[in-house]
Amino acid sequence: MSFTHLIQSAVIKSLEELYGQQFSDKDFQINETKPEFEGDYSIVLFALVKKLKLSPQILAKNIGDYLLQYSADFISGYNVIKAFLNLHISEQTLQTFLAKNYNDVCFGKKQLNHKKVMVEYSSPNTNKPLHLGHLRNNFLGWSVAEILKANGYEVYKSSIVNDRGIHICKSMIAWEEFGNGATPESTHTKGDHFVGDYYVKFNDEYKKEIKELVDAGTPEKEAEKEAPIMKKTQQMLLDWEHGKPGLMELWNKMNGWVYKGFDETYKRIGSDFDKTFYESQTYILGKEFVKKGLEDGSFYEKDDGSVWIDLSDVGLDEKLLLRGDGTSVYITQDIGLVKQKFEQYQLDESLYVIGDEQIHHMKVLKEIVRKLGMPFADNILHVSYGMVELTTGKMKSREGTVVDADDIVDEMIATARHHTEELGKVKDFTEDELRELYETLGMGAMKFYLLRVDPKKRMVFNPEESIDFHGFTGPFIQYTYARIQSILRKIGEQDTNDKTQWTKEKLLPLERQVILFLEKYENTVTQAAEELNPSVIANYAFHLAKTFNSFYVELSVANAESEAKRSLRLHISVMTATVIKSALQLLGIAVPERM
RNA sequence: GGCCCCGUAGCUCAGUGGAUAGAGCAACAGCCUUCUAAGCUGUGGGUCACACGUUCGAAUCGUGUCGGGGUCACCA
Repeated sequence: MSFTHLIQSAVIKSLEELYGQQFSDKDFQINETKPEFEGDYSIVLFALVKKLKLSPQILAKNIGDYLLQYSADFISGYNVIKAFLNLHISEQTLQTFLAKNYNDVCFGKKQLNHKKVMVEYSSPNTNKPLHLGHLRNNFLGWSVAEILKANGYEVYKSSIVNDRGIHICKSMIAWEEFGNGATPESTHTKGDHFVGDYYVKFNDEYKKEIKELVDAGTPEKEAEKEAPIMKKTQQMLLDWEHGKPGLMELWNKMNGWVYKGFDETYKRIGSDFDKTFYESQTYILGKEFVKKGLEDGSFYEKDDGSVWIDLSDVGLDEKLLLRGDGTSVYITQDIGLVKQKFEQYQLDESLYVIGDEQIHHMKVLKEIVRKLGMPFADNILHVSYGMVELTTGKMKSREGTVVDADDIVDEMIATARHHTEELGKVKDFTEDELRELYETLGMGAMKFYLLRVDPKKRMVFNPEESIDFHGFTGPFIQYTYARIQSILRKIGEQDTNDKTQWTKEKLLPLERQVILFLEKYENTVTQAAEELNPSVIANYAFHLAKTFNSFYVELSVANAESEAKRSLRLHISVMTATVIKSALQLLGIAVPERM
């Protein structure tokens, strides 16, 4: 039970004893006491004052006295300002908390709750390499999954690879037309970049053809449809769905190149999946559902053979599910996959980490699922996040104005190297240790930068300014951890087992502050899971590191005036390191032993 | 136009019903014989977009306005 919970129940009990009335946690608020007032936690009494028709002073005094009498081991004092009852947590409570948890690597983690959740994230298209926006998705999805695990869920990470569709055909057409048999190997290009280049080439060519047609007098709308290269692409999609020989080999070959490139990137950024689905398989399932829906009247067919669903009764439009030529669209495969996921994995919830430009799409998917009579429509959750934009505007892969994921990761690692060399603290590191350190710091900076912001807000990235390594950053937190490891190396851990001495020491304000902060970690992990929001953890980790650094400078272990004090500070340090490590782990950020 | 999201210090962001609204960056002033200065301490910097309402109390809740973005595709 957390401190706030303990206070809650103690106050409820005191009210019951004093006034013979039942109250709940909603009848009063417990806040952390602001630094300018004395105390640790404050009870806001306005609502109670109203209900009980007592003056705040009297009410506060009554509750305060009661707590002092019956919860003396936990509450050691109180004061009243206006209608705020400020409580002091007893030293004994703080020290017992520290003694109990300082070495618990599972601190903050909850027991299994026997609920199964799938987190679908990443879900790349196989026609272009990953960019900065995908990184936000990958980090967010991975982190949400880990946060849920820490809260007792059984989690499956999954990805649906969009390996079919008109966009893939565009790359294939361009490669056939302009590739002259080139391969990633022959051009020394990473596979996903290689294929992505042909996607850009397609769009260049497409634009050229449209312009030619428009110049010859064709209206623009028509030109977009009639451009020869687009016609070829549409034919190719049709041929693909019919499994045309030769075409499948080309498709497999090009996808193979892309997967190889993706694997490299995933390995580097730490994305992993328990299950990978392929759209080329799920779209068939989707088509079957469409057929079924057509038979039972949920869907209807138009004159050209296209299949639609009418969602106007739930405030949405009609939606195309299958094209007139029988080929499937984006949502078709989603319909196929929903049921498979829930049934195969016995899921309680299915999360989709997808950008907020697809909020509408997910809403439509949910309604379709409901209309098809599947029972789990309400257990589909969209974890949406805002776009990452550049100072120069939006990233457009078709126009090649993107911050490439591989490039930015390289850049971050190079920056980490630059900073480290400038500081010159790592002269005794081996080559391998240095490489690992740069990787840890570079990825730490990158991940923290993308996770520290509330996911639902869009964020602007300025490619001119490299990501900072000072202040509210991953490396600052990593640095704090490395400092603590340094203490342990120097002073040794021999006295970390002796709690008997230091539990008698009086706590100084900074010591209290750090311990109280550490105690908040469990609640933070819960909150992050409820909100599906890793930035809650990121902000916590930063403030913990910040609080600890003040403590570190002011109250050094080396300068402790007694053995017991030294031991106490060592224990606080050890627990801080444990919590930092476990918080950063939830963000996918590793921690260096030295830096 | 309908629906959805956002608007807090020069910049990037916390804070979502409580006390005098907080961090980081940038600026300025201090602090390295000491367990790591990727750090610490201090100073300056605010009409919480605006208006009205609900409330003992509003950055936080409601309504409206303005500004930015998204979406309403036989693109994915």
